[in-house]
Amino acid sequence: MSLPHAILTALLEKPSSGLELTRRFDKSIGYFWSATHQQIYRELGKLEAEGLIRALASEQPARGQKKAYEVLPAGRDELARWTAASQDPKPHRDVMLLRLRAAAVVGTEGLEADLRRHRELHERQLEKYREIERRDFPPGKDGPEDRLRHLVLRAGIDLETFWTQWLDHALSEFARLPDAGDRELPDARKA
Amino acid sequence: MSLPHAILTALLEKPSSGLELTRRFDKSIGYFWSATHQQIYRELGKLEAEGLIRALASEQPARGQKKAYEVLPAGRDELARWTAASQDPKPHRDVMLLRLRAAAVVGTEGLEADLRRHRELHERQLEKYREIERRDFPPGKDGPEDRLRHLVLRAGIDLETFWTQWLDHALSEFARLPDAGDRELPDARKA
DNA sequence: CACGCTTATGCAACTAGTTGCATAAAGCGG
DNA sequence: CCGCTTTATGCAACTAGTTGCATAAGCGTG
Repeated sequence: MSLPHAILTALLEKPSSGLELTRRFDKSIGYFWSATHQQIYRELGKLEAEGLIRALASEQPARGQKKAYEVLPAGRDELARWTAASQDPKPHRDVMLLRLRAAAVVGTEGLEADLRRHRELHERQLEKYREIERRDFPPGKDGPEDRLRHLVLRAGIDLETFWTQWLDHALSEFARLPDAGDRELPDARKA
Repeated sequence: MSLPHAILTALLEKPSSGLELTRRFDKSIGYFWSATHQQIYRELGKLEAEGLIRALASEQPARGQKKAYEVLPAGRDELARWTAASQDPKPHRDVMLLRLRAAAVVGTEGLEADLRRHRELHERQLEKYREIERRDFPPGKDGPEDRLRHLVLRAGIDLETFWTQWLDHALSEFARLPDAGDRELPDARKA
């Protein structure tokens, strides 16, 4: 039950239409929560029906017309309640780690190239986050809200740094495996 | 489409029944993939119907009776194909980061205690992984398969270390916020 | 002014994961 | 040998997220 709260947070930071929210989820919000435009429109409808947000009167609600939303007091209360409530961390799932574990049984063929590709993707993401950091948190911008938002961005930056380094480590291990790239491991049956 | 491949990998490492698989997912497999027993039984049924695994003949298939499965050659081929195929990294979602971002708008009340609790949970998980490392990868156990599995475990260990440290950092930032714990931020409306 | 492109909203169907509960056999204690 | 707990398998219903496509307005251009 986190998407509605992600949307409430985004709308409190700045009232927006569905498409604007989608773009913000693709950019800065994306480093801790992702959502497609379908999810967002559906959830906006629910939140409006529950009386937590409302469409800004200024724009008429016709198809192809922007419809911006703002958060109502009930929405702010709900967000505060949710933020304060204790929650257990969700177990994470990582496909690449799963593939490496599988490779220990069925062989590493084809994996190294994708490790390299992922390393580049993480590095590119890291550069994007650093750009956001330069733009949004210049020295001196350190009020309480800035500190909290910066903390969250730092998590994104540090995580991308982590994965970049871990993938470097993984690739160096690959280099040390017996003729890596086109072999199978001892227990792999030949076709 | 990763759960079936997680199960194939686990069954190749050791043929197991549904409940045994569930326990293995709760323990060591859990650091890169999690699943409930419902998911596992459902998926075992599908994999058997597709001819990728089969029930070991030794045990009769009655309710309350163990039913162990082994991977068929077609299952191994499918796993090798999947492992080698390029896949994009999935955007991650982190509820705690979302709550921190929300706290920048609605106030930090109640959050610090949960940050502390999460820190302890991550530290406990870290100790479990270190225990697995001591048990499963003693010095000298470093064949190609061991190296790959160890690499994956290291990712689990390093990630828990990362979060423990990040939460320490977050808590130290909290300590520096103006009378943290029961205040609201400037733009929060009072009820 | 008809055509194609972009912006913007949305429905429907699907896949994946979660929650709650049911069923049944085996082991054990009195 | 009766009831209790543990082990083991499974169904049904639900929530969350994804994919594919439809609709319609605005805008530019030949």
